[in-house]
Order: sequence, then C-alpha cells, then structure tokens
Amino acid sequence: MPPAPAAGPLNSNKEPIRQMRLSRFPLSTTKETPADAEIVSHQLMLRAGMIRKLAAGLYTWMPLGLRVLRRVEDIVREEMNRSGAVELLMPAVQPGELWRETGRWDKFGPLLLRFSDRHDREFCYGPTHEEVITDLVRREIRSYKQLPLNLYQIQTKFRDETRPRFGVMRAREFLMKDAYSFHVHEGSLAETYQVMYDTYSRIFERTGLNFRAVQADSGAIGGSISHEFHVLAESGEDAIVFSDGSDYAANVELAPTLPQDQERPAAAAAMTTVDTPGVHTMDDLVAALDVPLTRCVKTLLVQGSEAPVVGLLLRGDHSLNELKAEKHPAVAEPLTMASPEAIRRAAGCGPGSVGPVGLDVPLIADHAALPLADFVCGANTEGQHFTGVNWGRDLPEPAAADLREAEAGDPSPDGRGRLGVARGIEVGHIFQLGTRYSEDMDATVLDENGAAQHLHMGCYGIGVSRIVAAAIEQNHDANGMIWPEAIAPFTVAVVGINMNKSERVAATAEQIYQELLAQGVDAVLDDRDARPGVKFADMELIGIPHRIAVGDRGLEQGMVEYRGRRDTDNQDVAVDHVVAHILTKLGQ
RNA sequence: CGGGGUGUAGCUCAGUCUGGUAGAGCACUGCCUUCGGGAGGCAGGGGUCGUAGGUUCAAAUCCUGCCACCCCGACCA
Repeated sequence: MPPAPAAGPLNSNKEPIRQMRLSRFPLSTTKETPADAEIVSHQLMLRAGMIRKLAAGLYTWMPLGLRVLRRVEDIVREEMNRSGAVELLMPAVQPGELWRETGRWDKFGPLLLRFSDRHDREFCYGPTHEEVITDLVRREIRSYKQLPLNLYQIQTKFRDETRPRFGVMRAREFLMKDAYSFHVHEGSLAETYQVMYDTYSRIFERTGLNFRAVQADSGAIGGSISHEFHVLAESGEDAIVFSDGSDYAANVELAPTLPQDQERPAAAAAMTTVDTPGVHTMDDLVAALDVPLTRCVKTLLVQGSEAPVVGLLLRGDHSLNELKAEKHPAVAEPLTMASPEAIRRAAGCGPGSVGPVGLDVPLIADHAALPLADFVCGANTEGQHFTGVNWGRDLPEPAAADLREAEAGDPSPDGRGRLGVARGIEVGHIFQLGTRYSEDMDATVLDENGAAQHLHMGCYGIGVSRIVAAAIEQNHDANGMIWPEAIAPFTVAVVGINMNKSERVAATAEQIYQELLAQGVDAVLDDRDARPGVKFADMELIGIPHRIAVGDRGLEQGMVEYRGRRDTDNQDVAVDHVVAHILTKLGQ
C-alpha cells in the first residue's frame, strides 16, 4: 500500500498553502498548431497543453486543463446541491442484462461499447445511466413518502461515436453530470423539471458563458417535454431558432413551420418537357434553365411505412427536416432514403431525375411547395425535366405536411415575431421521461392509497468536459483563450520580469503573489527563468483573465503593470495598491 | 459504414515520383552573448522512417497485407 501523501507546507492556520509557481508546474505550450486539430478550441487546448490525446476520442486532462474542468464541475455540483438534488456515484461498467430489460441493448447499436468478463457475462461501459438508476431506485424506494427524489452523479461516460472529432467537444470518453428524478405524480415531475431548468440557467450564468435554452427533441432517450441548453458560438454543430417577438426558442430540428397564407397563382404556362442533359442537382437545374430555386420542386424518395417508397416534395430552396419526415405516419422509421434500385423501380430513372408527375407512389408535399404554380421538376426520365407544372392540373393534389427545416425570416411558430437562426453547442439537455423506464423495468412505489404506481422520471444531463471546449469556442482571440473568471485555470498571473536577475523584482512579485493568495485570489506566479515575451505570450495563450507584470523599470517609480486579458494596453498601478486593484476588478 | 488522405526526431514538416549510409525549423542539454513581447552564436543528445512480409547487391523510397490517425460523406436527387 502506498504511504499517505506527504502534507504540503503549512501556514499558521495549518492549512496547506496552494503554491502555484510555474517553475514547478508542467506547463507545455507550443507555438505551432497541431495538424490534427480542426476547430479553435481543440487547437488552443493542445497548444496550451490542457489536453493530450491517447487515442481517437480519448484524452488525458493535463494539470492546466484539469483546473478548468474542476472549476466547471464545482459550479455544477454546487448548484445541483443547492437545488435539492443529491449526489451519488454509480459504476461506469454496467451489466448487459439491465439494458435488455429496456430493450436498449439492441436499440442502442454500435454506440454502446460492449465487452464480456471472464465468465462470459455481457457488460457495457455506460453511455448513460437510466437503467442503473432505475434499478437502484426500484430496490431502494418503497413509498411515495420518500419522493420526490433527484439523484445525480458526475462521471465518465463512454459513447463509441461513429466519428469522434473536435477534441473533447465530441470525444468518446467524456465527463458528464447526469441527474435522474423520481415522482409518483406527473405534477411533481413538472415541478422538478422546472427547478432543473432554473438550476441549469443558473449554472450557465455562473460559468459566464452566453447561452440559450431551447425547446428540443427528446431523441433516443425517449419522453415528451425536453429543453436543450446551448452555448452560442459560430462553430456550433446545432442550429437553433429564436423569435424576435417572443421568448420562443427551439432547436431547428424541432421548430415547426407555419403554412404560408399566400394564394396559389393561376396556372399560366403549359407543362413542357425540356432537355436537361447531365442535370442531377437543384444547382445544376437552376444553372441550366435559368429559373429561380424557389420555382423548382424537388422530390425525395424515402422508404414508406406501408408503400415501398414515398415521395417527399419540397420547394427547391428548402431543406428536408429529417425528424419531421420520420414522424409522418406514411414514412418508415428511422428515415431511410430509397436505394437507387428502389428509385429506378418506382420512377423508372435514377436519382436526380425524379419528379412527382405521373409518379405512382404516395406523395407528401411540404406546405411551402403547394402555393407554387408553373414550377419545374424532374420528368422521371434521364436528362429531362418538366416546366410549367401545376398542382391539380398536371398531377393530383398531394397530401400536405410540415416537412421542411425552419429558416431565418420564417414567422415564429407562436405567431409572434420572426425567426432568427444562431449556431449553438449543446451543453445541457433536460427531459421529462414519464414512465417509459419504470414500466420496462417495473419500478413502482406505493401511493397514498397503498396502490403500486409506476414512477414518473425526469433526466437531466450536462456535458461538463464539453463546456470547457465550448467556452473556448465562444471566448478567444488571435493570442489564445480568454477565460471567464469563474472557470479560468488561474484568476491572476503575477509575472516577474527577469526576476531571477533582480532581487527586487523577485521579492515584490513574491509579496504580491502571497497577498493575493491571502485574499483568497487564485493566483499563479510566473517565476520561470524565461524572457518576458515568452511569459506574456504564454499567459495570453492560456487565457488568464488578469495579469500583473513586475519589472525593474516600473519598480523605479514604485509601480507595476496591470493588464486584463481583453485589454490592449498596460495600466500602471502602485505596488501598494495592486492587490486592492485586483480585488476591485474581481468585484470583491 | 462508404470514399479520400496521412504515418519519417517530442512538435510542424521536407526527403518517396527517379532505390545507394536520415534532414530542416521549433523543442531539449551545455557554454557564451543578449535581457520588457515567443533572442543570437557555438557545441550536443534524440529516429527499428507505423507494422509484417515481398522484390532487389541495396528499400523511408517499389509491391502486397495489416494497424493507427485525420478529413469528407452518410437528406438537398
């Protein structure tokens, strides 16, 4: 057994002094950007030495990076505790038989990392913990008097992503806070859900990030009501829409589009076949015929729930929303594009020439395609299209549905204002699960009447490690990261200029550093024997919010230099006042 | 999963086409100079060229298999 760790140096209160001298801290920064990194947060985290890759989607958190991760984690933990949730820690490895109870052993697919133990029993590394927590609660909780209960953990998850990328943004192994609440009645679930919504809002406010809560699809986890929390950043993988006339905000995949109240013009042209050799895309078509995209109709063939294929019709400039299509009763779930062979059987041509005229498959048109008159579409013959096509005259009126992706400028679904679009990084997601898991796993409690009731459940996730990357995506400049104070690895850097040559500089820097520590400020002393340019560049790269430079030049006048990470100039501050200056900046 | 690309020093890369004893910059070690925005000089250390096989007098270089990593795609017909 290893010996107990030696106690650090002690001050008069017998508290360990948190000594953070860069001369003894394994900071390894680079000027060059690693070739593998695509996005700025990944590049900067590697350049700053916050993380190191072990394998695809697996990262070591280096001491510097871990400091940030822990600060995010601390905020999450404090606010979860404040909300009344209770922390526990479940195993990362889970028995397969639990996952068979909910059917997810088969449904989850290759995302689930599976393996067997020496007895050939099946296990997986947990990508999420609904099964484990439900199993726990069905054993532990007997009575409605023990409810509601909200249990959470902060734990490493593993999801075997098809394509891990962007560093810790989409890693396979990642740190997640997941909470699960249990209730006898739906009303109690709704109350806790609201508490979690408020708690999440407080958590993201405290991190200092610009975020937005949006209505969301509940996806594979299941359930009904759901919100996502997004950190706004240009590089975000999700599009979110929000109204300028109300508080409506939603993930674009969920946002309905309203039928347009515009009348369909009368047909003015005769349907004509035109030769369009080599045209297979909407862009080709627009170029070949010189018609606007908005006068074209595109036809997507997908597998149907009853018919072999179903045709989805969209205005040329619109995008199909997969979730909406998948939820249409005539469309097979999951949404699957028809194979080239199936297209040929149904339309008699290859993909790229399909059109709705004379097509003998069920047709569903997006609302926005219906007001078109004299439109252009494929002729189901290679190298030909129709122009001057009109609904009702040249083909039957198709069924109408909401199929397209909402766009900037669309009217808000709540009827108030117009939609704008922003990019977001999903960092939190809350769900009302209902009784899906408790029914599959038969988790019940006795209610006030002594009757067994299936538990109502909610679940609430936060991507702790992803928040670190998201914060960088949102806050950086050409010189590096710019941490919000709440999650910075250090709050203040005291940089000694030539401090190994000048005793005066060394003594003053040390004194300021110790005073900051005494005031409870998370300071770091850059006492490395490096040139000033190197030190400044490093402190900017790793994004320390406040910097104090101590050098002989300033000390001649009894001054040191202060500079905020977003400032463009230094500010001279008297040595005696610099700690107070920092405390003011920190709002203390 | 499909397609493409790359594996050479800790990092970024050249060298591969046209086979002939392994290179640069950064980083690292020592000495000297410099010393407030990623210094300069000199001297060094460090590479089974991803891996296994094949061709050849000779392979980082040509051929084959495997592995790893990266990118693109997996609605927009």
